Amino acid sequence: MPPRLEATTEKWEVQVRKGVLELIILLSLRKHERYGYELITVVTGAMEFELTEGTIYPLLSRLHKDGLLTARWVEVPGGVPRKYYRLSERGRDALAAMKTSWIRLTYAVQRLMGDPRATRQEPTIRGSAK
Amino acid sequence: MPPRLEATTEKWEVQVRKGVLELIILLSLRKHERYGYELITVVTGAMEFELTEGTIYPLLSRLHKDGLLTARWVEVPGGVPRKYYRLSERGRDALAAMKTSWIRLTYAVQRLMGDPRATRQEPTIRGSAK
DNA sequence: CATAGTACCTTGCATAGCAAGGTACTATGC
DNA sequence: GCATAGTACCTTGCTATGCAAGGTACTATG
Repeated sequence: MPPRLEATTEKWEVQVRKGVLELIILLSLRKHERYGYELITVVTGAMEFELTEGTIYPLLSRLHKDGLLTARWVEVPGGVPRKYYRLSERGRDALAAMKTSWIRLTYAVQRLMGDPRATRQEPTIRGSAK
Repeated sequence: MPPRLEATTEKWEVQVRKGVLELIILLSLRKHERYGYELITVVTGAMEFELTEGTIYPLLSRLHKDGLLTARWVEVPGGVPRKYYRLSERGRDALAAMKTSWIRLTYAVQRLMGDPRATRQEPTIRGSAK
């Protein structure tokens, strides 16, 4: 028996998120530094899905390790210290590349959604093609 | 030492693809049935990335197992038989849900890309919030 | 008779979201 | 005084899935 349709769709949504989340985080850090916990509230507000700590902290660590982000600790009077992340030069380059790639992809998908015949192609009988 | 920027970006592109590919396949099967090998050429033509057999065959199997696709074997005179896949009712439902979800997501990302202040939010000093 | 094309498949690796659990501190309510 | 909830960081283990690589089998071409 196949799984519920909602389960299937939800699994798909997780996969999509997986790809886009990195872009979203870099975009969110374009203008000013932010800390992890803040990003959870910001992204959850901007997008319409939950972002949890188990997702954001490993992600930020990885982006930092890859050199896309720089980090600094900031003491908060009477509070838990925050780890602020900022886009590095390298991060800006990566973001630019991702934006281009993202736009190209969404454009192609849009074309597919709009006109199904846009990619129509006669199947070739095996062996008859050059 | 961090990896090359191209490596980082490419890894990201793989992740994004991972999510969208399922949508692309379902979209490609909207109007008529297709077989795996055909989908490779069609998708590679429509999108601008390579789609390999190691990706498409497991994916089609899964979609079939989940009940989104039906399959039938077609004998080809003087050729290797083809396994044609077609969207099921359930597949159409899933596609509709994915389209909605996809549009919402791309819209949100677009907003983020266009106006970085759209999601600006003053961080709260810990404990001072209600 | 080797090479390339069509067409199907599987195994194993790497990636990354996310649930769950952990730490530590502060503020609020009883 | 103590439980609860909020802020803020982190890790472990599970699961999903693209993709490289390898395999099968047939046909057409040089």
